Amino acid sequence: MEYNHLKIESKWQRYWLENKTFKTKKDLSKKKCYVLDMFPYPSGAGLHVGHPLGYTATDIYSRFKRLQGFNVLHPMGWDAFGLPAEQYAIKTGTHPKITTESNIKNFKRQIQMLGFSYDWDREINTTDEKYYKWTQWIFLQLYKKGLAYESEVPVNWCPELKAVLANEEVVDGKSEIGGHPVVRKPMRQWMFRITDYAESLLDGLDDLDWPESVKDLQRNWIGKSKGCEVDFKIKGLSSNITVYTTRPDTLFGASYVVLSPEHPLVEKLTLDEKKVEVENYIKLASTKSDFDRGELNKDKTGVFIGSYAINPVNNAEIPIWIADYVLMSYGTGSIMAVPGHDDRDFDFAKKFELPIIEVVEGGNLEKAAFTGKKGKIINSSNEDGLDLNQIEVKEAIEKSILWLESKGLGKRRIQYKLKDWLFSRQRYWGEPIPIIHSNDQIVPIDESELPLKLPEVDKYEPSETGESPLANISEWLNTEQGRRETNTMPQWAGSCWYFLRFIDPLNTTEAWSKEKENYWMPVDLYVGGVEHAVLHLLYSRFWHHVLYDLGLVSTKEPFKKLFNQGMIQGEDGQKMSKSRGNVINPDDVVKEYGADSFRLYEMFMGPLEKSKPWKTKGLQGCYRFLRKIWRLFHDKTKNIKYNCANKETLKILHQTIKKVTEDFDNLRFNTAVSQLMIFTNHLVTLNTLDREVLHTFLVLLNPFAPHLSEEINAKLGNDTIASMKWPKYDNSLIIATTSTVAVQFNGKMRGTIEIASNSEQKIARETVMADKNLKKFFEGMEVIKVIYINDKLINFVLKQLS
RNA sequence: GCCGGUGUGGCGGAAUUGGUAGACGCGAUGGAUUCAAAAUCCAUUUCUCGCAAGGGAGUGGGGGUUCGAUCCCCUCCACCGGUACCA
Repeated sequence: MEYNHLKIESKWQRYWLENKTFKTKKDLSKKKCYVLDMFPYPSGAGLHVGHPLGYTATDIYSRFKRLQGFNVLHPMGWDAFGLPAEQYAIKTGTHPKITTESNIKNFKRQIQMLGFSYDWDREINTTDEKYYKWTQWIFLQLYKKGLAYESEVPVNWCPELKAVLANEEVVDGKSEIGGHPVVRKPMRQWMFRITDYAESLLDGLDDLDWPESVKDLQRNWIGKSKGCEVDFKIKGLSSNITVYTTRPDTLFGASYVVLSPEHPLVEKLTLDEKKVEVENYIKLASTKSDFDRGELNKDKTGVFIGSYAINPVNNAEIPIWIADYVLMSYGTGSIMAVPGHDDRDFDFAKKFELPIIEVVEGGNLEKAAFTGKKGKIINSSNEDGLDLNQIEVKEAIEKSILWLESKGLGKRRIQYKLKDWLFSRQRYWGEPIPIIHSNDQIVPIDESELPLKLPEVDKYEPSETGESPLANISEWLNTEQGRRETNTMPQWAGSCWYFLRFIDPLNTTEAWSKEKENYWMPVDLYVGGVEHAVLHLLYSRFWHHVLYDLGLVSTKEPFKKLFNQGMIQGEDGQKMSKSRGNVINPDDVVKEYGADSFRLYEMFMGPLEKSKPWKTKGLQGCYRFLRKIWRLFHDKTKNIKYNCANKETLKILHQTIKKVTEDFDNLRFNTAVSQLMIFTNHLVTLNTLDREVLHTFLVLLNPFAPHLSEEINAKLGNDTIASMKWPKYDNSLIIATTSTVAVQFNGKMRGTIEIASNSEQKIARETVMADKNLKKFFEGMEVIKVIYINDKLINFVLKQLS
């Protein structure tokens, strides 16, 4: 009888759907396990074989945990707002809802054909008004807490897409989608004060079971630095320039001050004779995109504006420049330049022939700035009680801050790179922001009026003003109270809290029930791509921290354990892409080899977190393995009986239970597959098979190959594996009676001996002495030392007999 | 530049975290079965010297610690990812 994967797989998939086999249990007294995938954006292209890698891993883990008796929450949904459907609408006039629906249908079909055990009764869709009602509700909670505000911000305007892009959507000065040019344009925007939560977000990382690399990425993104503000008086004026520095110890080395071209004091401090030059420079800087200003153009430019600042530590008069290497968006938008100990200031000083003063020992200022933080301070004392000479940098920083504070010249400050989150998009296909503008007043709409539904429009192009298409619908736009907000939310919004809705997806009176939230949160295992290491994971953590502070959720952090699956490359080792023509379509794979082979192969390829190329030959190997199992159970020459397992079989069985259980717990699926192969290879050599052993084997195989294992299991006359218990191993059956012990002389492998397990060193030593191949190594030698590791190794350290 | 990661046979990858390097799979070679093929089964397969018995080398390179290093330390190299004038 042939292994017909198509028939078997559709049979069991139908069975699972009809019987709701994987429906989450209502029983909140059982121990729980929340296993979550990063839900996909349902694109028109459908899945390629890379997508289901993480889904397969979580499916195996979920099935494993269910068999272990956990109440498992394993849901799937759709992050369906987003630009592609909107662009398609602009091009073809097709409503994004239609596109989205059909894409979801295709995604769902593909996901279901792989036999994943999602609880489909909890499926959610971020574009569903029953869902985004609560996204809007959360927005209002954040607004009421004072975390949402309006601001006129220069944004990334893409004339081609007629849309404002977020920084992360701009790559190398061009739109990430389509590669169109992007320019700066100021526009009214909604912002979130995520910076208020910088410290909280940083702190929360420490205890998370996340890859260190992802935590580091977030730490770098938040970019905490410690330093102080220093006030520089301006010669002949009463105003001050406040700079931010992390190196107040180098104040005596400050030889000029630089303002960002956008700095508010520039106009006031520019002397008349410098006006033209300065204005030209400012104009030039403003037309440059961020990209030109930073990435490509590391050549320093700048203009002396004519005024002088006074160095507070030594009253030196130092020139004030403007230069675009100083960013208005960081610190105070102005710096004290210490060319001796900062690379950028050094370059600038060299170019414009400004003085370079050495204040930390250890470098060669002829060649480069010395930026090291180990060294003694020199040339740094004044008559006002500050003497840093011969003090180490670290201590000098502390001492100078204390001095500045005591003199009222500066104060300690912590600075973050993290900026407030631009939370509005001038687009149609997103959640409307539930706000009305009433005579310059911002009025949040009443919670009882939610959801604020996305209205139908005729045209999907943004309005003439660059506002979203919503600005064109006057009957929607104008209310008795005033004009509606036309901005919509960015795609991140829906994914910021979807894991909370999965807990209670049908609740119509609240976003989630407190009781259920308390039971299910946090997410025990969250699997997805590294590309979300910062944005999605930072934004959703931010919302969650706020919800926690509002008492709406019971845990501060939403995701206890995070795991990033690797990428699957094409057979050529390159990234899978249409243009390279190396895309493998899961539909074809499943049709030819079946979902079980597909799942098994994706897990067998290598460690889950690593990137690795797809090899059809490798897939065929897994297919062969499954067919071997199928044949094992259909081989007429083999007898299947009760109580006939031999010692060897039981030993390998229990080794396999142990290995697979431990590997599953650690998400090491590739080695679990190997172990199942080893066990299968052993079973194939037997003529008589034990029913119980076979049944246990099928339970172990089930998470990888659920269809095949259920089918064979049913043929053996057993109840469905989904109702079984995960086996436990018996260590006494694993321990061998004899051991192979490695024999080394001076650390070199020379052979092995077989002795009873747990033998004493004396026995091992005598066995080696008696071994005809090994005893010769003792000739003419003296044993100095013997290292003996029980059941593993004996090493003789020898010396020539003199 | 900075941060992070990786480097093991022809290939994907194992190795209980300091104790027999190369499990398992792919590929390859030889054989069985077949009219033939597919499928299946058996054997070999790190490199190298040797007919063999046996040697020697070997986990990116170099050095170190140790009886013993893929694993720990130092240093260099290559590739991948992130980030970038953040004061």
